[in-house]
Amino acid sequence: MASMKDETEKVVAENLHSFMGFVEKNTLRFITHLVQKSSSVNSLKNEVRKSCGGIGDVDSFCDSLWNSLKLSKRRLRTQYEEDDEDNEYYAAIASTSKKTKVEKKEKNDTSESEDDERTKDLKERDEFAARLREKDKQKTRNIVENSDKKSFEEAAKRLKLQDEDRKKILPQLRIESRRKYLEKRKDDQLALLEGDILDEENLFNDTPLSKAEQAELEYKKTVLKYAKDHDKARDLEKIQRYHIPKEDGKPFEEYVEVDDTEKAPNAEQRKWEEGRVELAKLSVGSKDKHEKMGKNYDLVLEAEVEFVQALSLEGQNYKKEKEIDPFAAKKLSIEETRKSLPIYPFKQQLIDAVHDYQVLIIEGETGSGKTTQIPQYLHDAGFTKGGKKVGCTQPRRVAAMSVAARVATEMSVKLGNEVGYSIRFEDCTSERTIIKYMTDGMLLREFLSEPDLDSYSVLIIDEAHERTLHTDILFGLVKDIARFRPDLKLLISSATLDAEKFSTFFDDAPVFRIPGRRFPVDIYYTAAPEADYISACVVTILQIHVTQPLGDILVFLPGQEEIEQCVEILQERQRKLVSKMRELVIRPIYANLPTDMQAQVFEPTPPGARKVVIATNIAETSLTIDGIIYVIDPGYCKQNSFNPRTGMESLVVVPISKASANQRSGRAGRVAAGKCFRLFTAWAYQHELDDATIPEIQRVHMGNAVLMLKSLGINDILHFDFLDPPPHDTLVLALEQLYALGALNHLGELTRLGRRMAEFPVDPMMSKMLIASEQYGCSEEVLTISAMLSVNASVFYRPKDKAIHADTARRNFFTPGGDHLMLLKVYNQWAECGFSRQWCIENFIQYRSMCRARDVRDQLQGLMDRVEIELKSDPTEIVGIRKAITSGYFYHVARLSKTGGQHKTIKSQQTVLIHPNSSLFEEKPRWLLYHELVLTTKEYMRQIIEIDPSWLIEVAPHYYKDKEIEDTSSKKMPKQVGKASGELTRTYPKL
DNA sequence: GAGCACTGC
Repeated sequence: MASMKDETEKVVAENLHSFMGFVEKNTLRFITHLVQKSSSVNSLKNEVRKSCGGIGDVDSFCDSLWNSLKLSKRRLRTQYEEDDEDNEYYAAIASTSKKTKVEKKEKNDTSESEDDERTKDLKERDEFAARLREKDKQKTRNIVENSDKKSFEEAAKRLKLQDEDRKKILPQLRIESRRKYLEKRKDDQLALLEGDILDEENLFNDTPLSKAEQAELEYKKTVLKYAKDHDKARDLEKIQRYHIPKEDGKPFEEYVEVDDTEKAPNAEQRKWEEGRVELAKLSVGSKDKHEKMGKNYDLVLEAEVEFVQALSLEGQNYKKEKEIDPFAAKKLSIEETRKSLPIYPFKQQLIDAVHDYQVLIIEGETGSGKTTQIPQYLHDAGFTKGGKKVGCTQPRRVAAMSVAARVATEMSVKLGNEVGYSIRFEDCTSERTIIKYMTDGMLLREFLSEPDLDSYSVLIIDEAHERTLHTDILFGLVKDIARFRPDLKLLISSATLDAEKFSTFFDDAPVFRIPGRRFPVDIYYTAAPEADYISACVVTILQIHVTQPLGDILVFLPGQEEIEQCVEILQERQRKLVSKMRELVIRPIYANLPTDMQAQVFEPTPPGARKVVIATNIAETSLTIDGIIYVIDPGYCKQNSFNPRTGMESLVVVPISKASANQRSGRAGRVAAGKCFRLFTAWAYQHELDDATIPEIQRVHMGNAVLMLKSLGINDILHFDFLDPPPHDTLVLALEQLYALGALNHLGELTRLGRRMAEFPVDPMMSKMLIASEQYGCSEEVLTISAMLSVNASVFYRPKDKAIHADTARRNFFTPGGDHLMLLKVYNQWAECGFSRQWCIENFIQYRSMCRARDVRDQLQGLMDRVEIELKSDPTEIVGIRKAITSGYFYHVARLSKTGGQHKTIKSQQTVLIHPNSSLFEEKPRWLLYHELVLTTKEYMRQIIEIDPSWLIEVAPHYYKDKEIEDTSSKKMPKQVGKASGELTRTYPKL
């Protein structure tokens, strides 16, 4: 058996020969010496260049030499391991770390050295973890030192100011909004008039008009003429009259260049969130919404949906609530408000129950006050003595912030001192904090630095019924630590449906019921199924509008496209019927809508009019719109699901669950008794809808979650105590990927690389790419690319009416190499323009997304420093950047098939298409790497770069056999090495 | 030649 040294010399000789055409003995020795001295391909290049500069293409020589060495090293190793390789492979996947490695028949230096390396790697991993802990301690100290001085004071001041301001702005806000509304209405009416005239002239010019009709037409023309003259006069004479901004004059005029405060980190996001919080607090509604309709309209609806009332959702506690008027509620003192909450009478009972039981399930409707009150009760009962904290998790950032602010006010302390919150990009707590609100993902991250959560005496997992990925993982972890920390109390708070399930999971924990506060909602079903839910929605809206008393309508549609369509139809119908019915204010809302248009949803409805809000699921939980009396629910939503076999995500329209349908109808009963119109039959509700939505954990890729669990020391992932276990295939795929990326070794143990990867809150492939970027000297660039990829394809804004402009603007960013480099270019240009908002608008780029990308980038940059990766930048290194990407995403490669001009993935041979938005759509490169695979109308690859197949062998020789890339002529791979490595099967990558 | 439902770290 050849020794390592002989083997090395042999490989060097081969490469030298193919490089120079001959082998000189001294050179051979010298290069072999350099190889043994070098720790990476880059250092080898440096050495070679230093010693024998000018001998030709040093880079490609070294690259190919290094590859051959890696391959031959592996070949040596596999010779001993082939027998039990498969067993080991699966052992690693199942991560039964107890299983001992099968004894080698022949113990020898290579396998021993591998064992040594493993021990060394594990040792280094643990040392690394220790260093991280030390850093964390240091960080806490720093926070403690700086905390009081700056941010908390400011935050508290800010909130106090807002509180005072709110009282002042309210009347102004109303006037302002009324004024805006009138301005817009004038424009609308004019357009309408113009349209009418045109219609009548063009459409009916062959039918003679009656006298009355002719007179009306003439009248309309006169009115229009006056209106136009008026505008013209104002323009000409420059008389400052009532000014109305023009629709198509200077569209960008109103946008202002960012000032310095805006450039500060988080500014845009913070403002947006503050806006949301503010809106959530304000309860502005139309005062006279209960006014009955004065007259009967002689409108005959073209079509009608027939509804039958089936049941009504009972209201709770609503009779004794007199303060329907939100302004009356404001007058109550904080103390009175607290006492009026449904939870108040149960205070003592609850405290007793927490004393008696370790785990308690709280079942309570929204509006019972559980989120704000329970932590305070526990504080009163002494659970925060001895510096211990009460922690409360929320699924959403805005909720964590606003609830913390509310509780701070109730306890009259500064936000960030005794009461604080912690969310990504923002930690508003101090060493004094005893009640801490946080997002569930944040608590999960805390597990990494404090696995026993020793600083908490009580943990409340709120909104558990929402079953987010993070809460589901928390359940298992929290159940686990509760076993060896009997002093830790757990409260799981959930809506009615799931309480029993949680109770069973937590070893039959008692359920504590708290009544909510809600108005009754009548529920109507259609008599027969509706074929086209969009037109059924439109008809129902109009039906409600003409037959029902005033009150706003909320419509749930699955996505942006449906919403736009519905709005369009509705506007058209309204135009036709405008003289025959009351005014209808149409307001769409979905997450990708620009912020200012989102805010319009919250504007109070003008007196006598009716607002109809057409929303996605965003209105189901994330935001609450006041004044909604009617809900229209077609019963569909878009849902993401991940197929582990194909690695493909799909976003498809599916029927909602019963739980979700009830949640939606509940939206009608928040301010007064309401009605919910379901556009499906009662039978369908009973028999066709699932009880609950499939929890997220069973629908998503688990890569990051598994890595996190691994780094918490949970080795047996497949048997982890999940409330609902994710599909077996999903877990196996995640483990397989982590193994291939080098985050786990062949025994399923976390490696040093894996420990580093776990620090990043991104997909493992991306964290690998980030870490690998160091050796290609382009970590700055890869950092930017990662951040841009994280903002979820919402960078480019493409309004329907300016689609062509938007496309041209996008085309300007096209870069050779592919989409990742295009994203880099976008970010860099934006940064060069001083992160300007104006620049974004001109280039049809979403400012909000870019700001998010900047925040993500800052965070990742901090983490790079934390895991001891040097930041280097080389913008010219286009190949290096793509190689770095490849070393993370070598799983995601497709190549053009020989027949038919379509791409197929390398491993599973699926046909996949380049997304038409890609910059490489027309080029169709032979080899390409994709960021993600999504099934929409077809199987598309999104975010693509072109790669050279030889890179695959370079970055992932353990994963790719040479056979798989053989049909391309690879310049960099000498043939003999190719043959040798063709024998390779999977082995553990050395990193 | 298509279309990103919503969160979160």
